[in-house]
Amino acid sequence: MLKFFNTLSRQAEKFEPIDGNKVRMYICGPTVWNFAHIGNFRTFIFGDVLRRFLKFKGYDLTHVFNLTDVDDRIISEAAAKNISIDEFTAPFIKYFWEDFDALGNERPEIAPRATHHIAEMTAIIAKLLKNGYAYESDGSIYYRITAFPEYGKLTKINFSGNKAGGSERVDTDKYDKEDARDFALWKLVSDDEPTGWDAPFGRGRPGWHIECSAMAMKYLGETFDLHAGGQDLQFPHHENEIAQSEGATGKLFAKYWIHSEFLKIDDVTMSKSKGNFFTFRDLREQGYSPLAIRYLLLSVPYRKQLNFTFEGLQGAESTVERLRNFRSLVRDTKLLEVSNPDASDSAAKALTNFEAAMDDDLNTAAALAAIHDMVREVNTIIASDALNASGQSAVLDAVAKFDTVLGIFSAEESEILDNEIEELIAERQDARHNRNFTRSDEIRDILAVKGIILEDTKDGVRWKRKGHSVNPPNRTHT
RNA sequence: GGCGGCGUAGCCAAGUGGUAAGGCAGAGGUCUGCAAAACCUUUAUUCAUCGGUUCAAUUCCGAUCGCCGCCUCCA
Repeated sequence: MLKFFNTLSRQAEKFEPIDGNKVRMYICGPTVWNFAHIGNFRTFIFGDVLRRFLKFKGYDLTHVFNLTDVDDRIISEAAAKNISIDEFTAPFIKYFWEDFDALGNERPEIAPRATHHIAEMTAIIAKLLKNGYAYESDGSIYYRITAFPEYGKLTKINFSGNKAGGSERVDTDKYDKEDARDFALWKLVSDDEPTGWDAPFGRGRPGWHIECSAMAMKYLGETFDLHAGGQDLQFPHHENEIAQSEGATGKLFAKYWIHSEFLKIDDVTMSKSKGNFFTFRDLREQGYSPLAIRYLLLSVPYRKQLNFTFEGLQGAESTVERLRNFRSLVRDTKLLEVSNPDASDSAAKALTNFEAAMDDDLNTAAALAAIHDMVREVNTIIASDALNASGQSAVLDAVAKFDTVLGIFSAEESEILDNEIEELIAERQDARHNRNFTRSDEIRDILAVKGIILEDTKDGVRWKRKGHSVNPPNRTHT
């Protein structure tokens, strides 16, 4: 039975989709103006594991993942370069999907862009103006928080008494708002400014929050099952999405809210000023593999802050390599008729424990432990030379199932070697038979340079392609 | 200042009112021409500190210390 910790109720709840087997899910994606840092990617990897597990459980999933392209920085930089927003963001969107794919994420069904949904946003704003949830001030449109008594229900922020936030930091003179907490739905833009959209209530551009309300409801309906995102978006973004959407429709917006925590880097906050700000590309340049990064980021359950260290990342490299070796060992090992103990039992137990762990609010740490238990048990069986055919297929099947959810075993390797390499391997075997170990070691070195690692086993020689990070990583952090 | 979260071995960490999962690193051993891979053994009398409740607490309560996030613009 799948349970999630629902931010709305602050407790673990049984997951029951609104409409039978259909699950409609919205996840807030990146702002496409720069490279996302690994803290963001933790959220996206978590979202990917969430979507894959829902599919694993047999749900029919529709997953919307937005790319935010309405942003002051994007608008001003595009204007400065005298190009359109689409032209400015195109390379960043391309880079983002490259990184997203490289980290082993499945693309969501729908990845809408804010700037392509202005009409949907203005329609909601018009509704809110009509029913009293919004007002105009100095040409801009603001949300009237006092009209929505449930405001704060997601974050449980109590706005009574003291002003929100550090009261001295709220500059009430800056905007002509009825209440300091009211937020912009539509910002007036003067005619001489380059970027603006025409709307019934004047030329302007949307506030931040309205895009997610508009796109979520367009693609998923006025009420949908699951809304996820990073903890940093919980307030004010998600709180405001609820206010806008439920103010406009009078209906529940999302049934379950799930928030993932960010990273700490060596126990401190990641920031450029501390010099510990990492993008995925930074880590790639230092020689770390996408698979290890993915493993590390999902090895700690999403609701817990993960302490990112390079020692941990190096450990993830080793772990991922062990998993990779395991699968090829299971595949290549000689089979016997009888196996005792039976690897099928290990596989079955691991599948049960894996699913139970994931059902329990996506406890990926416990799910990985279930996999590692199986790996160790089956390795032991193989070491005693007793894997049978049914055990082999049960284990390989279990590995495939785990990986439909987690994506931590590497992609299948090409089984094809070119002739030159085949000949070198054959020559080395001859040399070894003749006890010409100088030559055999020389050939092993030659192949290593070509990225082929040889392992001599009692059943003959095995080869594999070099792991992704055999180059010693350059540890120059902080 | 307000609200929320966290503090478990060298590192990353799971977990529970009944006596500490898993991974990495380390040590010893097996196997191997040497490697590699793999296996076996081993590494927390203890879960930040101090009190309290309890037959029993790492797990509940309180206090203290430390760390992180949000509470302002932008998204």
